[in-house]
Amino acid sequence: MKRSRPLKRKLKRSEPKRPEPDAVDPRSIDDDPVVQGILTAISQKRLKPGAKLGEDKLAAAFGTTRIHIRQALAHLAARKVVMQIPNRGAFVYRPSWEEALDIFAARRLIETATVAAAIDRLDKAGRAELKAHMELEARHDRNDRWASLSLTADFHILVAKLAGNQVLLDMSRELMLRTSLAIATFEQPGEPDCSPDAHPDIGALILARDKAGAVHAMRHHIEEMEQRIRPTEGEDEVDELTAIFQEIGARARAGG
Amino acid sequence: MKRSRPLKRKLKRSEPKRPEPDAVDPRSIDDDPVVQGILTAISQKRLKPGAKLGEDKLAAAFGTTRIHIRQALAHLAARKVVMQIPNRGAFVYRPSWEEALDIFAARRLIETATVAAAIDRLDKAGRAELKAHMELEARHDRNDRWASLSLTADFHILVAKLAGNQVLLDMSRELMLRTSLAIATFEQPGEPDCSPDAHPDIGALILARDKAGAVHAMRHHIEEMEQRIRPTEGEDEVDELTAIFQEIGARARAGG
DNA sequence: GCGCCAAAAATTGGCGCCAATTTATTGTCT
DNA sequence: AGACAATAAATTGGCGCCAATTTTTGGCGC
Repeated sequence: MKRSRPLKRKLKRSEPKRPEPDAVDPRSIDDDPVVQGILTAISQKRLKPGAKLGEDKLAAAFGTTRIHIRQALAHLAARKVVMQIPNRGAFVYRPSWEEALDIFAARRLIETATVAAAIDRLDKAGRAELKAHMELEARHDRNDRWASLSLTADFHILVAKLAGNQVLLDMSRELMLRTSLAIATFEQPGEPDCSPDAHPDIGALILARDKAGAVHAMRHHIEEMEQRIRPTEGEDEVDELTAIFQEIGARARAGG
Repeated sequence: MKRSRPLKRKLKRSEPKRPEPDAVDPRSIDDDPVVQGILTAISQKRLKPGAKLGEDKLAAAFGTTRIHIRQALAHLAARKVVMQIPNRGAFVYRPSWEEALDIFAARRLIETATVAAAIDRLDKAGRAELKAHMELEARHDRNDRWASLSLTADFHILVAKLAGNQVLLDMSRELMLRTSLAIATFEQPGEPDCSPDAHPDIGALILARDKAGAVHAMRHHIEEMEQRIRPTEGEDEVDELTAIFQEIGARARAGG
């Protein structure tokens, strides 16, 4: 095909063979309005696990086309936020009970280590940011459920940010989202997401550089969250029955 | 067709309003041949960071259509394995230097905690699995570079599996893939991926239930890997050329 | 009335085509 | 000769259409 020019020093005109992906347009599909919309709707619990995400509906709702929606859904399916079933469509992901437990266990493992790392590298700017958030959380409007949810998630995000690791931060974001799916799936109705003073306590311990204390408080906080979910007791008999029957029906129809 | 049993409980006929996504076809796009193919090609370092992934080429290579490829690429882009740039196409993800460091730091943090958890819940079956893998690794063919790569990755995967947390396991898989991208991007040529006896050492410490020792060995092992990369000093020319040739090779292999 | 079978409506899956943009090649000027 | 500019080729992006499957609706027999 082409020539492989002996290298002189610089790369001349026949060089643009390599596209240099780093150097350009870092814009990804992450900030797609559809993806962001579904994500915030889920984290605000306005979309419940198992909810159908029809392509036409979404296209109409976001004022875009079906192709765009499908890309967004594929993206979200890769992040385990939605579940795609062939010929059935996309649904808000509903973790199994075991998966929910695993999510909490993973958070326990990761966030305890994260908070320790955050204390290690805590600097003036981090202190200020943490204080600012704690103050914000202290006097937020507890009646605004959606704002509350955002704030409580933001605290954990902030701790992950203080650890100074973008990869870890992204993983924590992911886990937080899946946590909210787990809670939405298995929570007892009517309880708040977090005990009100857990975050101030942890924040104070971080500011005091009390590593052992902060780690312990974080673990306790996550365990407390975990205590709030139950494996669909009581009324899920019906739920399980419907699932079983529907599965039998689907199998019979499909397998013939 | 054999039909379903008579169900007497609830569930009248106008009830199936809710589709129950849990109960059906857990088959996801994860085991799509295109996704798996690109993934293994990357983990075997046959696809190098920055390589162009043209839709037509891939469609021809996998014997499928462009639409299918686009879904697979969207999936991989969400997992940060490929990078999609509008109107330019998809490329094998090339982490920045900072991101590479973050990946190693995240692995240090997560895998040390993982190995501790693995020791805590180590049982007979886990022991056997670990021993089997160590034996396999002990007498593998070191000339088969691809098999070697698979084996070394499998050790870390196995440790994550022993921890008994599917979510953590998936995250570790993800991190391992991104590690191989980081190494492929910034490695010095000609060095092996792992020091040969790191894995046996760690395995022995796990079997001995020496938690502190295993954690330390794991941290050291990851730090050793991290030491092997350098921030593209000076030899950009060479790097560019290799990239060019690799891309030409990939093109030849894919399109013919 | 209840549950099963058949037809209809709605939804997803997939392909081809064409426009928009980028990339490679060629020509021209300094 | 080297660099810039215009043209040509290749690639991605997007829309419409139609087939395949599923979900709903209606009808029949017990």
